[in-house]
Amino acid sequence: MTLPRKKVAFLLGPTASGKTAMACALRGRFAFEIVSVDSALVYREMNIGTAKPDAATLAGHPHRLIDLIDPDQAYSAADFRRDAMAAIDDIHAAGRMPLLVGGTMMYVKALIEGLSKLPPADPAIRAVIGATAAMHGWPALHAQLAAFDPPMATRLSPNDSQRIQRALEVHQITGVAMSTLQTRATPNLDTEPVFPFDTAIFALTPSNRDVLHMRIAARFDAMIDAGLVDEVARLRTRYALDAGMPSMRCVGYRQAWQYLDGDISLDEMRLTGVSATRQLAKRQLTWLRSTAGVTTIDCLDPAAGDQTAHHLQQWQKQGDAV
RNA sequence: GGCCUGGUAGCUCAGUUGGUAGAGCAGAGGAUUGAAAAUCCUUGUGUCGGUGGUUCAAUUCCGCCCCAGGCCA
Repeated sequence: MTLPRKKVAFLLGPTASGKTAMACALRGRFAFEIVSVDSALVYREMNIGTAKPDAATLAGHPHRLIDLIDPDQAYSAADFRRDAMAAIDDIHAAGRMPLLVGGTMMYVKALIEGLSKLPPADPAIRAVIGATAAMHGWPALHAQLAAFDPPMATRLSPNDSQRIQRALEVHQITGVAMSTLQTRATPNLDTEPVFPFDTAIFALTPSNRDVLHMRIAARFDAMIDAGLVDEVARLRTRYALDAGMPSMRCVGYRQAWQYLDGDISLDEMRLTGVSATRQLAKRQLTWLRSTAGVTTIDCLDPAAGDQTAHHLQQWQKQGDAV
């Protein structure tokens, strides 16, 4: 008989669903330590547009994996998996339970299911591929990819710049087709499972999408009032940023950048910013819908917090009984 | 009151030398392996302002009416 596995809880949801507030509230009833699962909160000095919890909240409810890098740097799903595993071990060692809170579903997937053994990104190689694409277009590179990795080329649209670039990059570094390297790190029963924890996943989803949309619009306006544009302007003077960097492609930052460049008006910035946030929420909901073993909670229900707490209690008892 | 310009998809508009129409944005659905708040794929029937006329056929041409904006009185 094996020992009961250690527990890890997830609180996931689309942007503006109230994840942070609920996570902090749950800490009043459980010995949780919060680990952020958010690809935008890792950036230092990007606070307004990312809806980062304010200093007072963070002081009372410390979040791990926030403020890790400067906006001119990049983070990845693999980085997240490494850091999250370390954080989880650390929290368990201290006798507490990790609560992973966020909306970056790919990070969740990478953490739970693992990643294939692939080389990390190489900025120099990406720059060359990008330059070639600028000259000949992505379909030409897609055709190139088809020559040595037909399965991957079949899966990818000729316009899927990001994945074509990645597949070419992996091939250049390893000399092997990405599709053959891409056997996901499935658990091997003889060795360590990919994610060896007893997990509970809660999804905060809205029963009414229109309400979430209104909330998103209101929050974006509040961000503008709070000085989103100034925040981006400040970042531009402090770091050597360009519009292609992951940090500046974040929702809100991309639009503020265009506004500062004079490409769009303040009104257009508002419209496109709200729309981009909605689309983000939509993609997050799609992920959640297709993820197995998720307990769904209506984030618009005033009793959502109590429901989640109840579920968590049941889940904790289950483990103690084993 | 007269003249001019418009009235076409939720929004901004294109178009049909007469054969009942299409882009962008918005919306919806779906992919998703080191940039994922990213990247990409699929998805458009709308009394073509109303009404009469010409015509085999009108959203398209003509008359009248309504609405919006502009100019002249």
